[in-house]
Amino acid sequence: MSKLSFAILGQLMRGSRTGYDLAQEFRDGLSQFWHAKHSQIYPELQKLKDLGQVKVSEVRQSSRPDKKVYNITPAGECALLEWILSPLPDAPVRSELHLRTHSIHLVPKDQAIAFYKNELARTEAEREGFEMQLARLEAAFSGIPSSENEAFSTYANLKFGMENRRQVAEWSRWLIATLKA
Amino acid sequence: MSKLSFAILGQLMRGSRTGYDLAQEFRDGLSQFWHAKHSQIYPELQKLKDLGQVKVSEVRQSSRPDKKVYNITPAGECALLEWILSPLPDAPVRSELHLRTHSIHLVPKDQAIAFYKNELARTEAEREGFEMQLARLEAAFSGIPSSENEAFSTYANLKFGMENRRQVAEWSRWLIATLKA
DNA sequence: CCTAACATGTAATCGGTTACATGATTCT
DNA sequence: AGAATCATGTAACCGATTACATGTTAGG
Repeated sequence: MSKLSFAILGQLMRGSRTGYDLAQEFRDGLSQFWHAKHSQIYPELQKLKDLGQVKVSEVRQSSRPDKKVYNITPAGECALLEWILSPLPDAPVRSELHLRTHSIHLVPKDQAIAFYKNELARTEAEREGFEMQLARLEAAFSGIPSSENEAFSTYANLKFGMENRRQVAEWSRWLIATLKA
Repeated sequence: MSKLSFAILGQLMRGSRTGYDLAQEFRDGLSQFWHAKHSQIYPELQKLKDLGQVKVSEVRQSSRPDKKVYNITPAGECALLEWILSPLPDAPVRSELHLRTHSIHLVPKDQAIAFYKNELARTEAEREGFEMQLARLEAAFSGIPSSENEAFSTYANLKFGMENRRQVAEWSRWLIATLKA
């Protein structure tokens, strides 16, 4: 079973969803750590259904087109729980930013500075986004959600995102300053 | 042209290399930010040759099997320089660690703690590796290499790697402490 | 009427991994 | 003789993206 399968099961553990719902979530919130398009999600849901990890119910709608609502099965739940803490394979890293940085000595300094200033602005914007989401979660739960709550998992990842953007921003600032010197 | 092409051109800007040399580098040092196996590298070198971005010379050896040595051409150099500062597309992120963290509220606390302690140890080991490489570079150049030197690019990426592992480690420690509480 | 959002699929292609395949040379 | 390293390739498969394809409902 692929990582996408577990990504979907993880979402279905939080409640019923259609393929369309999942596609939206993978485009927005989840995009911090996982990505998928509808063209990958629909076939994957079929596979999960064939494996008995999810079940589907067709829902007639009058105000919207009909839809297929997916739910996780006990078997799916079991597979998900087993996967979460299983040994984590070390994934190959691929960062285009650092691939470019690896050749940064070849380009004119002023242009390099402009490039990283642009990246810095992007990173700061992302960090602010995470900070706002974190603040909203903290407000809703009057602090850190308890670790049995699904909001805790969300909180932990948002916190990571925020700290990570801070680190990237600091490195960018160091690089800009060093190129200027 | 693919990112791998530019990754290869970037290495060839640092000197002549065989496909075998490149495969070693992508497995070891470059693995911090890019990855490739020989099965991908050999065909890619063919493509680059057909595009006139690299040239090849066959070298007869007596103490080793014969080999094909690749060099970047002026056209390849031009393509590389143009790519380095071109607009950076935002790449889809996929982190299995954070995909799992997204469902961490589902598993027993003590097992989760053990899992992240293990990750923490990995991360610390990686950070120490980067720190040692950084220290060696600093010693060799009596400080930070100048920004026109290829060692500067290497230095910048090593510094990023070190700071990044520090950030990941700090987050892991926070997560472990919070799960314990 | 037209556009946007809802909703679900398939096909072609691409980048990357795993496995298959071969052979030279050195060192133990 | 056998293992390790050097050296170069191909083929099958898989995960993911882009493009193709279709149809509904709501709202301006």
